[in-house]
Amino acid sequence: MKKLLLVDGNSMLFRAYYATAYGKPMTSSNGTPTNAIFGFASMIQKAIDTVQPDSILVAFDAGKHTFRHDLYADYKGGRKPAPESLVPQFPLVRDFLDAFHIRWVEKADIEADDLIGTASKLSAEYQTYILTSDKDMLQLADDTTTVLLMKKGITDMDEMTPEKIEEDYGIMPLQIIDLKGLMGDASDNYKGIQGVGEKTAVKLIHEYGSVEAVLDHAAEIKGVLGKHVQEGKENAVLSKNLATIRRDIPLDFTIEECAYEPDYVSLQKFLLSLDMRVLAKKYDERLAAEDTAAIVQKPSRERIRMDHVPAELLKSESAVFLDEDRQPYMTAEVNGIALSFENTDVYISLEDALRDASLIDYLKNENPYKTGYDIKRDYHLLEHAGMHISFHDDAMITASLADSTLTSTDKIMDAYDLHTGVNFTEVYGKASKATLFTDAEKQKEFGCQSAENIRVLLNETLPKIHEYGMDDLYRNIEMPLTEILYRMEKEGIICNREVLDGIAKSTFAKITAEQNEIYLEAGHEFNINSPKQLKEVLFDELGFPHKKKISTSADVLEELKEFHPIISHILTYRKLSKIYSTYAEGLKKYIQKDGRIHTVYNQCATQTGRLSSSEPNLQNISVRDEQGREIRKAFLPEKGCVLLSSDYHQIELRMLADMADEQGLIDAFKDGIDAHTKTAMDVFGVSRDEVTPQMRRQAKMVNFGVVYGISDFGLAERLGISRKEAGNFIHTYYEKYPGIRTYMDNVVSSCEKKGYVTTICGRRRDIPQIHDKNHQIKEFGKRAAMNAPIQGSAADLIKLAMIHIDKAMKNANVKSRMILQVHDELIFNVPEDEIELMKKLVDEGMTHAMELKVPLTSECAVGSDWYEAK
DNA sequence: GTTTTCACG
DNA sequence: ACGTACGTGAAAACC
Repeated sequence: MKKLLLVDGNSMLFRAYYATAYGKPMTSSNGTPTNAIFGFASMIQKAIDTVQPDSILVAFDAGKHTFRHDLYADYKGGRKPAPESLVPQFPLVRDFLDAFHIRWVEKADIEADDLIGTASKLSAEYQTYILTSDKDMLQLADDTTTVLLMKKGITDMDEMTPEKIEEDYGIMPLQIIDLKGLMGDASDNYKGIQGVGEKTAVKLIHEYGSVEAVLDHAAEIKGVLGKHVQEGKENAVLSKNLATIRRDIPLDFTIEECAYEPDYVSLQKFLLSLDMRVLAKKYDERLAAEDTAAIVQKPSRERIRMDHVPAELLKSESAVFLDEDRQPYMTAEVNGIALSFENTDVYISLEDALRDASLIDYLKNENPYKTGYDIKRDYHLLEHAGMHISFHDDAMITASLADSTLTSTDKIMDAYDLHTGVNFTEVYGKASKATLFTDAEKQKEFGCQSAENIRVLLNETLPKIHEYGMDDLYRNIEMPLTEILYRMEKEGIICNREVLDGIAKSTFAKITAEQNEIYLEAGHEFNINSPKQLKEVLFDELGFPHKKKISTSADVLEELKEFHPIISHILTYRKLSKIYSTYAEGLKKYIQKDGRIHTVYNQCATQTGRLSSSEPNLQNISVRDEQGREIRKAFLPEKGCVLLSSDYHQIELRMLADMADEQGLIDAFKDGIDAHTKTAMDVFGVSRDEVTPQMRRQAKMVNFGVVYGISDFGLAERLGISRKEAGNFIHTYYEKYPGIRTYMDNVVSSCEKKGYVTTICGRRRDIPQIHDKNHQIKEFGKRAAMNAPIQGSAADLIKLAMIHIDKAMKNANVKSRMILQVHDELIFNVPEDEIELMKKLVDEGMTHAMELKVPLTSECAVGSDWYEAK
């Protein structure tokens, strides 16, 4: 159906004027104000982009450069005339439209809304959109007419259909007239009935249906209201008449004559004549787009919107894109499905898809193969939609396995130059839901192009998986894991709001106390959360010493503690603020209706192969700090169940011992000696009993350093010793563990040669920085090269463990559920009668996920909340 | 949108 | 001679 855009010129121009009147004055070089033109242009362009009209007509109140309803000047009361700087813009906006080649109309003694009312019923062949900021216009809404009601600002509008109007106001579009009749309209200065506002008016309309009916039954209405109705009869009838838009004005042109054929060249010329350079420049892109569209017009694939997918197509493989509203994970809904086949793309609305039995079968069956992108999200979406798709491949995973630097959809699409032409916002605006407002053509293009991108992406990346020897990793680890993560996300974890409330309350009180102390010590109030202000207070006003770089981070502050009591107050304030805003308050936002938090596990967000968790991140809930740890008391098992947590011991060091084949370290693990104590013995040259807690602490730092890609400077910093002393530590360490040194040297040189490193399961991390000519970046590359195989292999290990445990749980047919993963730790919801079984099963799964040269050990804990289960 | 800080492994 | 530990996500300030 063709589309017609009708613009209420006066109402829009006023809105445009006031929306832009408060910035710096906008004028041409000769002083003509242009702000309203700028606003008007933005608004109308936005409407054009959203509606994509075939014809446009702008209506003005004839010759009257003042508010509408001038005809009824008697009723206008104290209405102010148009502001001085708007007046010269009335003729200007008409020139603007002429330059744009957009038709406009005005007629003596006729108002713009009557012209629009008439134009809107001129042709039945058009879907009509009315752009206005006047609510009276809502009376024109019907099946083929939608009112685009401007909200605050210059680009936000509401799409008012009869349904939406009924939803918002509780009445039908035509009853808007009765509403206005009863309540009047202060801004248009007609009175209505005294004491009747929107609420009462809606009530009366519900009861009687119209102004006339209300007046007929005036005698029945009791009390003060009845009296007011009796007295206001005349006003009500008059107001209703004033609010009624006429639809019978003779017009001497047709809609076809209003065809929208923009002339950007003359428009730019006009804008430049008013020195509106920025706006003129915006049309460069449109001109260029027009040119390229005309010239390149690449022979596009067949893209069809259909309500039934023919059987012929359903014999072959496809890439599937779910066109959805991009709401948060658990609430998102599907609008339609796009399928990209070898030569054809199709788009089908969800509604039609659900009626298409052969399509449903096609999607459900394993064959032919279907490819998705982020299929874990698709599983959630389809669950809500009551559908299932059996995917064979996930192009998001193949893409990020093939190139580990591609840790987001943006990066992936950029890397393969896959774009959608039409973007999501253009299709759906801000609403994101499919409505009448949605442009079906754009929606189809967007969906089909997205599906095609998925198909292309898989074709580009799957061969690389094979070439790089990652088939096993992809098929037997990542793909099965996706399904497990989906179930973990769906299951969620119970989170008790009251516990968080309690912590928030008590923490807030403590924060206030700390804040007062800090203000007292500083001598004045300031925003402690602002590093900028805090720096001023500490280093300028209080004169604390600082190194080259001025930082207020905890480690720097820790050094200053002895100088002034304010420091520990700040540290406490910071700690409490973190607990308050990120955890106590922050987590509450994520508790869903089912009383649970459903985190999202991202399988492709890290360069090392670890998972990440978001919305919210449940992998960084406080544990080291006792007060922060209390947060874990809010996380609960189901009734009759406990939380079981199991974590690996020193998994990364064990992985390192295995991969470096360092006998000294392997023996230590085999003998069950504490790794940090062992390192302390070797580095300090003492016997086991002589290792002091201090020495063990330092040795622990050394071990961390080794895993992170050690440097003497970094170690010195952390241990608070000189760089030389740290260097000696490292030297001694390497002497005692020559295997580690050889291994690290090999990893770095191999990375320099190949540009990547790999894990125990063949996962590849690309490290382009290793070839950077910038020394700093290159050094970073080296450290990353040393760390990635260790961190990545540990990630491989726990992923395998998850798969083994999931399988074992299925075999044992337990009611227990795996619910969280925190890098080296798994958490389960376990019915009390399954505790012993699960302890065994989980321990077995974790410690035998791989056979290494060192034993793997894990520790189980059980509790009635996450705090206890640790 | 970027920076700083801090929570976790 | 260069500035440093590896990998994440969220909140608040600031631009």
